[in-house]
Amino acid sequence: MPALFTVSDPSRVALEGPSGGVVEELLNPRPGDHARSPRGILSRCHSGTPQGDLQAGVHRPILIDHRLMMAAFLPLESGMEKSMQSVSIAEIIRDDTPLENEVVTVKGWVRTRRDSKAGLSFINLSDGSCFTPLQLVVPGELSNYSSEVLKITAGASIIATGRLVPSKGKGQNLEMQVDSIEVVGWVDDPETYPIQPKAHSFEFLREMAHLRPRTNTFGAVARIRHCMASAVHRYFHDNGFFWIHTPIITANDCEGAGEMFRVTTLDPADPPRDEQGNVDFSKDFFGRQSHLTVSGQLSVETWCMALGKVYTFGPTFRAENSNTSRHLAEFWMIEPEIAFADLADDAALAEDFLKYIFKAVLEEQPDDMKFFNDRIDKGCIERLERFVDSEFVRMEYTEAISILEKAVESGEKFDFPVKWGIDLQSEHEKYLTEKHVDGPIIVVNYPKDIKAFYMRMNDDERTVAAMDVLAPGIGEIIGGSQREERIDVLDRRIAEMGLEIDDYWWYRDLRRYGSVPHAGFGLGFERTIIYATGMANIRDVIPFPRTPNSAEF
RNA sequence: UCCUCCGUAGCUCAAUUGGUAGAGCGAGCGGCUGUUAACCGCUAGGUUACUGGUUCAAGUCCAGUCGGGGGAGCCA
Repeated sequence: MPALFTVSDPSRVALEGPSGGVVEELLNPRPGDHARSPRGILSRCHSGTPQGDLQAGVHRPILIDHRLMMAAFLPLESGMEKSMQSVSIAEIIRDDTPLENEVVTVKGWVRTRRDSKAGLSFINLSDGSCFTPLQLVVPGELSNYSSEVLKITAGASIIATGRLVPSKGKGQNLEMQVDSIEVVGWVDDPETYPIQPKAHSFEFLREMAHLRPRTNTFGAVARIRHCMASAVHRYFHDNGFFWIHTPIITANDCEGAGEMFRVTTLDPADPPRDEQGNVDFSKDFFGRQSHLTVSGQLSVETWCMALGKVYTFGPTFRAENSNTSRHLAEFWMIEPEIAFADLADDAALAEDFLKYIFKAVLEEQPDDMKFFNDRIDKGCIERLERFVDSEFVRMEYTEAISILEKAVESGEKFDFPVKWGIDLQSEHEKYLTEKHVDGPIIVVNYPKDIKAFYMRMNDDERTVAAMDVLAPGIGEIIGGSQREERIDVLDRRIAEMGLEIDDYWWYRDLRRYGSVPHAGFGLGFERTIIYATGMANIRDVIPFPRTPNSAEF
């Protein structure tokens, strides 16, 4: 049964003009008007501008504050009386909720139960819709009070109906005075239920990956992750990009970017052999060796050369034996690619994009961010706010090296020696972004010998048009480049790197037929979540982490 | 892959020089209470990761295996 959306507060909806500024005219939807989506209401209520313009993107409805959107549109379940509606706790606990004194039904999992011998019990209930649990006040007069309510333990699933009233206690504004409560699923053997109402180590919870979503931290991470993923798509969509679903299975190792996972249907115990005794992959499913993708970049470049502005956002796989808090064997990567663009355009996109998604997190998930700020990483909100407000410093690689060399002369100690031609180490990146600038930096034009073959050769023939975005507290957050669009230069680079030119025939074709300058970058989604939340380990910002020796769930 | 630290109750951790296995939380029972990291009392709960060795005696020392954390490299 599809939900209906009803206008509750029409004053909070505004129009954005084509240049991004807010247009003066406000929409004027009628309170009580309803449709199957907020956009439907906006379209219907839009009277000042022709409908065609709205659809053409000349004007598009936006909401000045995403939280206010939730306040402006009240979803109702079709065919149900408001007094009996099933609602999410997020709707109940938000400011100026219209649900006060209404009778509603909530469904969720018990966090804690506390009994009062005054003849009532308190149950903290979470349904996952928001950080804050709802307090249920369960009177002892309920028929199943002693037979069931007093036996409810952490983790049990329940459905409760009652009136939402101002709380007599501290810690919450509204609570539910329960009229009826139904236990849907009991906790079998409460003593061994792993998620107790106490602090657990993240290491322990990783071994309980199927139950850790029920904790404060992992619920908050999941909502932040969703918020950021939505913001990624919204940013690109609003800026005219198309999402390209590049393949997971790939038959070329074009980038040579480390170890790949093999995809095969051959029998590992008895594979077909050729005359030399080697495994004969022509008999394999795809008639050749195939692997899981390590990057969608080369594939997405082909679509960039037709659609102009494109991006990928999907899973990526690396079979490297990396055991660190920043590496996963399966992670999600975001890779935009823009045509008729150079490195400066690429850098500008990276800066605008990062600021947008971090701003979205701050505005849309304030309760979850407050939790991270209070309990996980003190100061992470201020760090994000400063990031969003900062101007990214642009710096040449050559300049970065001379800054580091001067730092060494002034007594700064690095484990790795600094000299032109090296790749910047973590310690070097930290010095630049934390001590020298104290803010985000985009380092550009790296030596060609430490970068990939597809990056565009600069006129000095020593450097390529590569860039890294460095941020305080995390180091490299984005790596990108302008791509080599000149077929002769590209061929030379492929040869220099000892790569097999025939493997790149379709990639080279892009340079033979209507080649244009283009650029793009790659962003590890989980690393971005780490930066926003202050979570220390990347295994705790993805639902089911895959690392060497670990794929239990 | 390298360096380093760790593995004791359902969870978080103690256990002196090698000398009887402990606490808090959680769970069960009881008391108290519009409670919210509740509080008070009692009870249950252990092959100290595994295998072998040294010793009168091993959670503790030694060797190996497995698992995990942190750092490095690779990278996103």
